[in-house]
Amino acid sequence: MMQESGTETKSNGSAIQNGSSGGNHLLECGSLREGRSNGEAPAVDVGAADLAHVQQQQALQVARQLLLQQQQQQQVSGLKSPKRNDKQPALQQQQVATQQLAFQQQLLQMQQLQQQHLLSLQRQGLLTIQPGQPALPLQPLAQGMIPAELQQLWKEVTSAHTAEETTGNNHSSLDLTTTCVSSSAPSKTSLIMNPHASTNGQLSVHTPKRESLSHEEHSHSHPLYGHGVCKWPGCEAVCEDFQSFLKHLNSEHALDDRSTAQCRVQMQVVQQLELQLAKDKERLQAMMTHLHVKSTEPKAAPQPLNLVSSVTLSKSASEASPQSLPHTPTTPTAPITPVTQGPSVITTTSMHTVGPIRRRYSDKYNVPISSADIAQNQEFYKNAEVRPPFTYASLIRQAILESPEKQLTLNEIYNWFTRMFAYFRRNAATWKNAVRHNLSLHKCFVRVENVKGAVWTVDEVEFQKRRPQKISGNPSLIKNMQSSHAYCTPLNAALQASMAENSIPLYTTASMGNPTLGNLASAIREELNGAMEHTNSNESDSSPGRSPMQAVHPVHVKEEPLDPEEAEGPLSLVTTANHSPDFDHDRDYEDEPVNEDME
DNA sequence: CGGGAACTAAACATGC
DNA sequence: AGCATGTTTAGTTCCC
Repeated sequence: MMQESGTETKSNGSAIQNGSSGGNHLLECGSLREGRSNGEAPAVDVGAADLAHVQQQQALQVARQLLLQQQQQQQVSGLKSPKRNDKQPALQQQQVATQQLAFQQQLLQMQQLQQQHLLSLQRQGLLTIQPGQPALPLQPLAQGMIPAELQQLWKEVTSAHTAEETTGNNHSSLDLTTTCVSSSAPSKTSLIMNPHASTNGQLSVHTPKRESLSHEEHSHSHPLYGHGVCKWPGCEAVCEDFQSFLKHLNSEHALDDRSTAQCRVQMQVVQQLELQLAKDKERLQAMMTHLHVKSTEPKAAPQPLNLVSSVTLSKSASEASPQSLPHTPTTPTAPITPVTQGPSVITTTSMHTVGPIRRRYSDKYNVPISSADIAQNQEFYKNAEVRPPFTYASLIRQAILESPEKQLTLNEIYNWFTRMFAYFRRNAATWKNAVRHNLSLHKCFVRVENVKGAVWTVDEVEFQKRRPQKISGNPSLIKNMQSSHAYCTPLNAALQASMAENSIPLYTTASMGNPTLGNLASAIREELNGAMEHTNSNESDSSPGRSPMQAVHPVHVKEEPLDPEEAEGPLSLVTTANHSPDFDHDRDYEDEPVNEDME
């Protein structure tokens, strides 16, 4: 009995788990897509967009190569393809073709690397591609660029052809332009990281956005020209105006051995940066994995920690290592990371509102979540040992209201807890005691003698009496929510901007279905609006909606470690009424005396 | 700073 | 006696 708690808490002492393997990847930065109204897995979009972008760029490269080949065929009689130029008497053409081939090979290698990276991310679950998924904000943009880019490509080719005719500098600008542009194309990230990735071509097909710009606009955004200086690596020649820059570019950085070598070097730089990026991403992933729960964790393994429930284990364990929870070791925007990954809030699809969320740490960092994320959240809390952000009372009430008879025995309440929340599959003595304590303490829980024993019901009137304190009509709570909103918005905006700029694939987890940041943002607005409405309207729980508080979700953007003493992650409610039938397999937890009389 | 709420821990009672 | 259930108290933390 009482020892139960002791043994449990102590056995869970070593809670922090360094999980680099496996499981669910909570790491995600969120998607830009907002307003997702369906319940599909929210994951992925940007990743898909990125991959799509890569594919588009590859297609473009192929197109370029085709055009090039055509051009070469026109220009060099007998030169069927770059690979067949060995017998050409024109040495220069040979060189050109060889260089082009080399470039193309390098480009292909880079693209393969990038693809491998993307695929690996995909395999890891960091990036999920959903075929047929509606276009995301970025995607339509990129896709829309295709014709424009092809057009631009055609212009490149033709203009290069013209230039060649006039200057006799043959393929130089053409080849380099196409190849280098292609090289930078697969990932805008590389472009951003390496603005020199483009070439000495006059046309800088830099980003889709820029591609859509007029030629003149291109000129002023040439990646190799800025602040009156040629930005060709190692050059820094001063150019009065853009025209002189172009002149300089074509004269000083035409296709020759030096430029070719420099371009190769630059490509390697890009490669290195991309590798570094991949490494950093991997590191970030490991960090997030470490800080978050992995649902695939073996039961016998020590309880994993996450930012949310990190300190939930037990008092003794927490006290033993008060600062056990690492900070979110990231950049200024870092607080987001946990946010996006953190368990999203669970709202309810069922008609019951969850009620007040837990206070303590949660409120401060709570952000509401959209009801569209329910399914994912439910799965999330079922698998992840994250403490839900709602109070015991709310959870108990939810359990009871979800039951067909609106009444449950204590043991059935226990079962509901363990069934719905992985978190409650541990430390049974603690939370069961808390459940009993709450049942007895709160007047809203009424014990009713039944034929088969005592059951617990909910006195809604009593329960509602408690709620106004929580949020309804409470300006401060609204204020909190707004502040949460305000907190998230800039982050989201920053992320969005960053992603829009860089097209950085975001980590998402399809398996867990965590809401993305974009979803979070939209959810925030949605729920905030709902909260306002809720506040304005006379609150009655008869409304199938949720209370604002319920909607509030903890975005665990804690900048400081959770107080281990608290050891309390948020409780939240998974309120989709459907009980997963596959739950039995994970019911033998520790001392979990779960009866088999599940409802 | 005080009050209220929530949580944890624990003691105790009761019935099977 | 052991266990599940139920009640109550105490201490702590957080928020308002």
